[in-house]
Amino acid sequence: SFLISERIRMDKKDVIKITLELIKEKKLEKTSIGEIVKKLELSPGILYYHFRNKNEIYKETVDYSHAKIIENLNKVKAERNIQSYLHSLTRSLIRFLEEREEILCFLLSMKCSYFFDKDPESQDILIKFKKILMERTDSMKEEKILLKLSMFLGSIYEVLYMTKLVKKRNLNEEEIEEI
Amino acid sequence: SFLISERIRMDKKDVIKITLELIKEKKLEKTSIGEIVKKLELSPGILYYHFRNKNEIYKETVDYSHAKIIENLNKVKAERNIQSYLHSLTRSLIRFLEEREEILCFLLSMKCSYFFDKDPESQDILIKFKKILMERTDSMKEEKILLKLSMFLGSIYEVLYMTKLVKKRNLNEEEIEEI
DNA sequence: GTCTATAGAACGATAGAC
DNA sequence: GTCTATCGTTCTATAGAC
Repeated sequence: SFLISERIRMDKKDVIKITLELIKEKKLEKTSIGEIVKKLELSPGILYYHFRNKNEIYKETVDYSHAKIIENLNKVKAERNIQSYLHSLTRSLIRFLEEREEILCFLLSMKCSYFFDKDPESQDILIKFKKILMERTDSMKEEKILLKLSMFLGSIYEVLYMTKLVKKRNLNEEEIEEI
Repeated sequence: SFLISERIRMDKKDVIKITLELIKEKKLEKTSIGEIVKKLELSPGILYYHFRNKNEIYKETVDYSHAKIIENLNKVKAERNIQSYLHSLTRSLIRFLEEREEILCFLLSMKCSYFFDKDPESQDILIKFKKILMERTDSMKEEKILLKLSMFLGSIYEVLYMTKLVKKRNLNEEEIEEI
């Protein structure tokens, strides 16, 4: 009875973390409810008690990932010089995604599947990035900023995909400078 | 008997084209052998006579897509001025991917699934792009060029993803200029 | 709230007739 | 070379006991 009172209830965070791990190891198509509960040593039933369906698990995992990224970006000390502030933010984002490879893998996977029918308004972390920028530069049109940010994020994802996931190495300082 | 002699054999190209169409409409996870043969009005058996398995279908579709992109890029008239040549290549690539939305969708999907375990040497169209560039600029290190090309392609894919697939519109000339 | 058991569908792939 | 029929597996999701 002691052991039973030890585990109080299922934790949604555990499901999210296992989901991230699984997609890093096995890619999206091979990741299933069955795999998740096997790793968690839980029953399938309990998952459907806490989540409506598989998509809701992914949705919450996306939210978790974005929250973690934003959290990390907010740690970067704001600087007066907009150039060096952007520089710090970029380095921080890259290093974070390299360290949390499972988040990188997951977000890349999501982009190309479940997210094809996403709400155009909820442009994930782009919005937050924009906010940081808008407070400091009002010279550009909003559309233009979004375009530039898209390009910026796209190039970071692509470079990380190439180096971290394909070539399996981190970027060196020189390369970050280049970016 | 006339009708029978009409259809001589199954065409691999048809399979590839249907695969592209399906992934554009239904995203990757929902695309199956069953869906492909249903659309083609063929039997499942015949697919496995011409392809070893499902992955081989995807592989050949990737090759087809890359070939089409390269073919399109080769149409661009080479210019003396490297800047304006790159400009023309970029515009051509963007317009091509916008027009052949199914290729854009498919390549984005592939990137995040089957391609996680791809050969680092076969960096798809990056290689070809590099070749075009290398002939004209020998000032940069090869590594550096690849890094820049990654960023370049990544930003194009991301922008097209945002505008064409999420917002469902084409880029205007002003935006291409910006890129 | 968590379990076991299983329904019900879809999947990849194969065997064998023609 | 193409078909039909189907095997064996795996999947999402649910029902019902505790």
